[in-house]
Parts: sequence; structure tokens; C-alpha cells
Amino acid sequence: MNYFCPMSNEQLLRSRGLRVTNTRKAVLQLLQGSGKALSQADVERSLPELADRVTLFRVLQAFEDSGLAHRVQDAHGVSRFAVCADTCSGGHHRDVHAHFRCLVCGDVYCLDPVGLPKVSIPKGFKLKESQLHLEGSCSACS
Amino acid sequence: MNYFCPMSNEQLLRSRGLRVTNTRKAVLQLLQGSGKALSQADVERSLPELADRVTLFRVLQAFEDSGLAHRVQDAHGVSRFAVCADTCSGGHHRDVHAHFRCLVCGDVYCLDPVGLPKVSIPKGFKLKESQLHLEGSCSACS
DNA sequence: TTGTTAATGCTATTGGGTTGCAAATATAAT
DNA sequence: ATTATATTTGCAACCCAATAGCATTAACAA
Repeated sequence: MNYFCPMSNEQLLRSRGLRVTNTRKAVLQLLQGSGKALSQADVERSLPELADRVTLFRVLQAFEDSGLAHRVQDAHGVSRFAVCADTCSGGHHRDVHAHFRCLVCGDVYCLDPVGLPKVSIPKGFKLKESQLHLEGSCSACS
Repeated sequence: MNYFCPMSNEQLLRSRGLRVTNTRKAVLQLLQGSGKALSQADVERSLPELADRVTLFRVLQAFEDSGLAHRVQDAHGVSRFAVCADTCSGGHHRDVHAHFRCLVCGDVYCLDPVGLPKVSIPKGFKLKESQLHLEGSCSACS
């Protein structure tokens, strides 16, 4: 069991086959430090002058592709990114993601995964992944 | 009990406080006839020359606002619209929507509402609505 | 240190979503 | 039926997220 996993951000990036760059380290650190999912615009605002918009776009995409972070859409359909909870244990992804969207401030929070409710899927359909989206107001906006 | 409800589209529109126009009738009929949720682009493709883009945008928005249809986002965050299942019984909206997104063709299907799985919401958070998104491949794409 | 491969910056484009305002039209009032 | 009023529509214009192409730069391996 791996109770504590002091892997550095550099190791983390390398373990996913990503080269270590300033931009990636900074964005990864920002995502780790934030308790919520961040949009690209959030990153640009938090780290102005860090890198070009397109670069940030590709960095976030690379994080998703490599399994370092996952993508979730806010109430407006804009992509937000959050580091995966099981970062240390390897590429093992969860099947059911749960998120809470605040309809007032727009913030998106990751919740603990939950069990999939009994749903009857039409014949011939293949289920790959499922997400639960809860909407309402966060503690600050309630 | 209202086992059969032969309300016309015009009555349906009027019952929601919407004026009856050609565009609204056509879009409503299209949504009713389609087994899946349609994006504005889908509507434009199915009914070219029917109306201006902005008008379609507002028609779909009016349908959502009035409770005639509900909005669901596809895998790319684009809004899609589907007529509410309980059209006849009035404005009574369901709390838990379930949808299936096909990751291959992008189609979105409405599923029967399901019970909400037990989720622990952080303190101070207020839950208003919840949606379950299942992703995979539909029968045609499997 | 050098060669190879990946990452970045810049420019430019696409597409969904959106507002403001004037013209057209559905419905209510007469 | 006619007129008055409140909605709806069309058009032009705009914002922003998402992305492709390509030359340049930087990371890493040999």
C-alpha cells in the first residue's frame, strides 16, 4: 500500500511520458493547489504571462490525454480541469466521476466517486464511462 | 389519470405562454419526431431556410425557459435539446435527468429518470438539480 | 555537444453563443 | 374587422473557447 507518495511534479510529468517544462510544472502546481476544477481562462488569469493561450490549451490537453488530469465541463459547457485524485497510484482511472457545479459563481468541485445507480441502457449500447453532475450553490454562494 | 393526451402543438405552445409561430411549430415537431436530443446546428440542417440562426437560438431557449424542452450538453459541451417526457402533465420537471452520449457519432439520448445515488455533498452546499451522463457507443456505432 | 523529437509562440480561423435595434407579426382590445 | 400592444423575428455585429499550420525553440538521449 502506498500511503504517502512524495512524487515530485517533475517525476509525475515524466511518469506520464511528458517532458518537463516550466509551463507544465506551473500549471500542474496550480491545479494541485486549487480545490476546484480550473478552466483555461482561470489558468491564464492566475498565471498571466506564463505562456501563450495555445500552449496552455495544449498543456491542459496533454494532461488529460496522459491521465494526469481529467476534464469536466462547467454549466456553460466550458472545459475545466482537475488533477486526478489517484495521481500517485498510476494510470488507474475511476469509472464514475461526480462533480458539483455552482450555478452562481460557476465553480466546479470534484466529489468522491459514487456507485453507479441502476440504469437500464438500451440494447446494443455500450457503457464506457459515467459522470454525475450535481448543480446548485456552493457554500460561499448559498 | 391522463392516459392519452392529444394536445396539439399549438395548444402545447400556448399552454406555456408562448405565441404560436411557424418556426416554433416546426422546431417543436422536429424535436418530438426525433428520438434524440438535437443541437441548434442539427435543427438548422434538418430545417434549412426555416429561420435565422438567432431566431432558432431564441426558440430553443424559449422552449427551455418555458419547460417545453430540456437542455443537455453533448460530449463537446454543445447544447442539445429534447422535448420533456411529461409534456402533457404540465410544468412538473423531474429532478434527475439521465442521458447517454455516444462518443462516436455524438448523439445524445434521453434515458428514463433514475434514483439519485447516495452522494455526500460538502457542508453549506445546496443541491438543486442533478444529471447523470453515461458515455459510450450507441447501438449503431457499437 | 550534438542530433532528434517534442513543445512553444504566433497567426489565423471556425463555430457556438449572444446582444441591440428596427421591422414584422401574433394576439388582445375595440 | 380594425386597431393597439406586446412578442417575435431578421440582420449585423460581436465575444470567447477551441484549434490547425508552421516556423522556432527547448528538452532529452546518445
